[in-house]
Amino acid sequence: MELASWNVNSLKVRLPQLLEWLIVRQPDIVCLQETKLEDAKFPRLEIEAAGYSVAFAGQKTYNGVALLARQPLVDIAIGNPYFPDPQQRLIAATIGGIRVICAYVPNGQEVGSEKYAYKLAWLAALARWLREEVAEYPHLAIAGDFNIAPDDRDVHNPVVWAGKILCSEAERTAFRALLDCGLKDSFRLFDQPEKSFSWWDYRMLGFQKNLGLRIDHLLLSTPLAQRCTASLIDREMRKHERPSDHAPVITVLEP
DNA sequence: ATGGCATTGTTTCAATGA
Repeated sequence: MELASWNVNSLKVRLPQLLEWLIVRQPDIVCLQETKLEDAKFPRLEIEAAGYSVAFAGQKTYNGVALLARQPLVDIAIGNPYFPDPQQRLIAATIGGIRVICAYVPNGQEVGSEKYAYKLAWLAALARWLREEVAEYPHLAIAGDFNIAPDDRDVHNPVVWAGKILCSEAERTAFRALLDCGLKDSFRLFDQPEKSFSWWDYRMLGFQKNLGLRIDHLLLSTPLAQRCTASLIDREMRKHERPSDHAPVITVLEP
């Protein structure tokens, strides 16, 4: 079974691509970020018609997360109890015995900025909550746009990006703190091609030149990591007309 | 140091993203 995560950068714009991808790829569980839609405008019927149950938490213009699954979604929870936040960045549900959390981590804008402080506080609260969730749900996955490149090999030009937003030491430490809750980065369970990225800047022919970062991740609890047989990035989606700047990331779990 | 590109809405430019 396949678990996928994709920052769509506007579900309104990307809906036709999403529906085509659901039909072709048939992922079992999908985490979406940056839907940028109020709940009243969420395209529930179109996605249900493609064979998926949905849960979503959105807002106008920014942020917004959603969960799609072939099986029913139960015990849906929005947000982090330790970090009340008007920005819709977290939604969780239990799907076929797996607790799935969909996350859109703040961008942070610039190291040292107010938004950077918000990002680090948000991540600290996430770790606090995640530690409890992993204890409560041994079969847990958290997937989404983490807005952190965990390692220099996740950066096309580590020298240029050194210390910059998405790559700073405090952000990487915060990412390791998430792993320390008992999670594995599913992508690194396997040998992977060099220069594997999940996001490329729209500008300067970023994708064509593979000037990217790996900032979208699927983290698995130990029992799920043991079931994981593959992990990949679906670069084809970034080649579409009017693509999202992010490609979907996918992990495969044996039943 | 800035813009480069895409998306949104209090739109015809500013804010935000990464």
